[in-house]
Amino acid sequence: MASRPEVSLAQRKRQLVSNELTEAALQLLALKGFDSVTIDEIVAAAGVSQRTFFRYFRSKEDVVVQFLVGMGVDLRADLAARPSAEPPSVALRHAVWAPIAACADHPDRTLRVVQLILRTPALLARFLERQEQWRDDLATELASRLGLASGSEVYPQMAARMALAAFGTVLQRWSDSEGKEELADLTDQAFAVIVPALDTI
Amino acid sequence: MASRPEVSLAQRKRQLVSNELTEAALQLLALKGFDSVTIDEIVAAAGVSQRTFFRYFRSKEDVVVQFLVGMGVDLRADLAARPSAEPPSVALRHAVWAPIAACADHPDRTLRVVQLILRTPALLARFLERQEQWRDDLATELASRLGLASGSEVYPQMAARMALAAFGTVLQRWSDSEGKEELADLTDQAFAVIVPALDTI
DNA sequence: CCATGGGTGGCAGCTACTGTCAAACGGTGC
DNA sequence: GCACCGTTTGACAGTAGCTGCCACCCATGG
Repeated sequence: MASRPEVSLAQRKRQLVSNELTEAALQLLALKGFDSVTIDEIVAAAGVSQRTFFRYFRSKEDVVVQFLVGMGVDLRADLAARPSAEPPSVALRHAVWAPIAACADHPDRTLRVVQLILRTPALLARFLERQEQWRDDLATELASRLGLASGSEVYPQMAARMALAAFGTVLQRWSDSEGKEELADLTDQAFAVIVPALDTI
Repeated sequence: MASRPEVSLAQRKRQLVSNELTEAALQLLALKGFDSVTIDEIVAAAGVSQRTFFRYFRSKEDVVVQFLVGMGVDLRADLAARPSAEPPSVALRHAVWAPIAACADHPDRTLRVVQLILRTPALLARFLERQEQWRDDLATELASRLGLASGSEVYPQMAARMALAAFGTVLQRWSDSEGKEELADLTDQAFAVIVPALDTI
């Protein structure tokens, strides 16, 4: 993932604090529920001040949801990297697989986070808001791929939304099955439904 | 919409306060932006106390977004009312048209609200969260319609998500076009994309 | 006439979040 | 070693969203 770092020591320190904060937060939130945990508890567990917390995360929700930003840029990059001859269904399927594969790498941990998000209204709201950014990126990438003006056609918008619909369905079914269902199978099933629409341009 | 009222005077009084509050809020919010308006300003304009505001709306976002609840129940009811022989694409198209038609009834006012929602992250987040409820309702309704167990199959989930994808795309394009595009046309275009997927069961 | 219940306002309190400032830290040149 | 400087941090005060609580008003009904 991380290419050649050449990271200044300061940057690594920042990363360290950020990790400490997310770890402390996730543990507490999974234990007591989102609403019952205060920022003060989180920062006490991480050993920093409240002010520092808000220098790293814009909100209490962000500490859970921020990792999605990185996945969003990956998503778009993966779509852009696909050969342009590839039909949209295949290209999108590969692009969407990237964030899902990231879940499959640390299944236990990720499952807890996903369940926390899907079952906490405030987190779900922020999660969906972040996906709007993904959708926008996917749509413009798709449009340029097909040589269309970005906003003028319905297809790129709808295709992006359908891909994210698949993504959401996979996460939800994975979460509901307590991680027992295979992410790859779920992804196949979800994409099987939308392929006829994606490839009918 | 409202059947035979038989509304007690008390209920009508409640409705009156609620309307006063939403009117005051929408006017101020459209004027100054969501973040720059405080609850105190809204309640001052409506002539009630802050405490009363929170008896009518759970949050500052809710005063803009709450009307969606009613549209959600209509949505499901309209789908349930469709003849069971009708293919999913047609039934869903009719169901989704209900909330869109509600927009078409008061285009100017609704356009301002839609734009406010789509351009304010906090409102967008709550808006999407509300749609999750719609999705759930649509999915279970579709499942029972097709005689499937509610959570076991992918199709109802995906079909519901695709219908809402169409809904979202219509609103977004309508908003971006400043209301110039016809809602009926936009709906047709959006559904044209997903029909091949919806009717391939 | 009083009793009862729903709606209301005011207040005190919690929590998320922000602006500001001074202190601490880490690296750089002398 | 020491002064200089940018970055990071913590403490404090302040704002705003939101809630619990209680006293109060007022319409209805006995």
